[in-house]
This record gives sequence, structure tokens and C-alpha cells, in this order.
Amino acid sequence: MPYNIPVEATLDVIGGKWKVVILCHLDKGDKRTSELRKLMPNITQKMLTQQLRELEDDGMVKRTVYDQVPPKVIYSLTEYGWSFKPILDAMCSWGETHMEANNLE
Amino acid sequence: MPYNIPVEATLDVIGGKWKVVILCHLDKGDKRTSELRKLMPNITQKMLTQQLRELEDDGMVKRTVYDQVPPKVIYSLTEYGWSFKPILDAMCSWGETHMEANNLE
DNA sequence: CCGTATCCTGAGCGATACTG
DNA sequence: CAGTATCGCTCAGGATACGG
Repeated sequence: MPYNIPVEATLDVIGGKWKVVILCHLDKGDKRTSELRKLMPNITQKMLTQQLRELEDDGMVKRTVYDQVPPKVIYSLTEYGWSFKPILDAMCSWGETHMEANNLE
Repeated sequence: MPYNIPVEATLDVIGGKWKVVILCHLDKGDKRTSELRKLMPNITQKMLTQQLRELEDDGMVKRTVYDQVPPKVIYSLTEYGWSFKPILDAMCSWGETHMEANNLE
């Protein structure tokens, strides 16, 4: 199924409900699973894992497991994921402006 | 329902299945409804209208009706919509790179 | 040409409980 | 702490037909 326009390839990668939010958090530093959950109070464990797996499959996120008890898992952006950072920053600051304009803050 | 992170405000605006694609087309020039349909072969009339209305409600798109027979309607970006153009361009070119990297073109 | 009105499908998502 | 496994539902999105 070829794309009708290249931007659809981008949407395929970031198209999940939580993916952009996850990427935004990771671009401010590597995070443990539990840290991501605190940053996203409304996400379930299932969705967090699922969205992270898909981002991993698309090469955006790297998963590092520390073999210890209790378990420790760190998520970080790959080089490919970092190439997306300019877009993330732009989306973030655009959102801030939007919120201010509507006195929603 | 406050946002946990500002980027969610952005996602609220561009979160429909076709919205980013529509914005991409409009940022290359104003378009009639029928032109948009040709550019997006897989969208239905219903979805096209629906996504355009939501973009209109969010102040991203302007709808101009020419009172004639047969009807003619032109969609264009508002000033607010243009403020989103840098992100659109970035998403487009990122998508192109992504497609090339996967030999999908 | 452009938009609306219905009806309906299904997959994305949530809730919950359980495992190493 | 981190991840899996089910189950079930909502609702965004699709199909179709009609109307100005």
C-alpha cells in the first residue's frame, strides 16, 4: 500500500494515541518504565508497553534491560529517534502557544 | 481536562486520521473540495467534510463559498494555520527520508 | 459540485487480573 | 518493577444513499 503523500510515512510511525507524548518525554532524557508512568498518569501499563514496542519496532526507541532484581528497564531515543526531535520541539512549543492563546493554562 | 504536557494541545488539533494530510495539501495552495478529493483518493466525502469542519472550528482552515451554480468552495489556511507550516514541512521531509531508507518508494 | 443523514463495522483502547 | 493475557467496549471512521 503505497503512500499518496510522504507525510503518511511519518504518521504511520507517530500515529498512536501516546507515541508523540512518549517521544517528548524521552527527548528530555532516558526514562525508566515507572518514570514514564508517572509522567503519563492516564496511560495503562498495557498501552505504555504496546506503544513502546511499536516505537521500538520502527527504530525510534531503544530498550535496555538491566538483569537484576527488581527489574530495571531504560528507554531511550535511538539516533533515528533523535532525528525526529526538531519536530517534537516544534509541536511542543506550538502547543504551548495554543494553550496560552486560549487561556487554558 | 488539563493537559499533562503541552504537546497534547497540538495533538488535539491534528489528531484526526486525515488532518495532517489535508493541511499538507493546503499549505501548497488553496484547494477546491474536488481537488482535495483527487489528492486523497481514499478519503470519503463524509470524512473530508468532517475533518475540514473540525480544522475550521480550531481556526486552522478557512472556508470560502462562492454563491454560484454549480457550487464552488475553496479551502485555505488561516494565519493560524500557516503558523503550523514549519511542522508540516518537517513532517513531510522526515517522511520522505523514512520512505527512502526503507526502499518503499 | 458539495454537503448531509444513516447505519454499521472493527480495531484501538481501557479495565482487570496474573506472572517472573 | 516490568510485562502479559483476556475480555469487552467505545467511537472514530467507512459505506451508502439522498438533497440543494
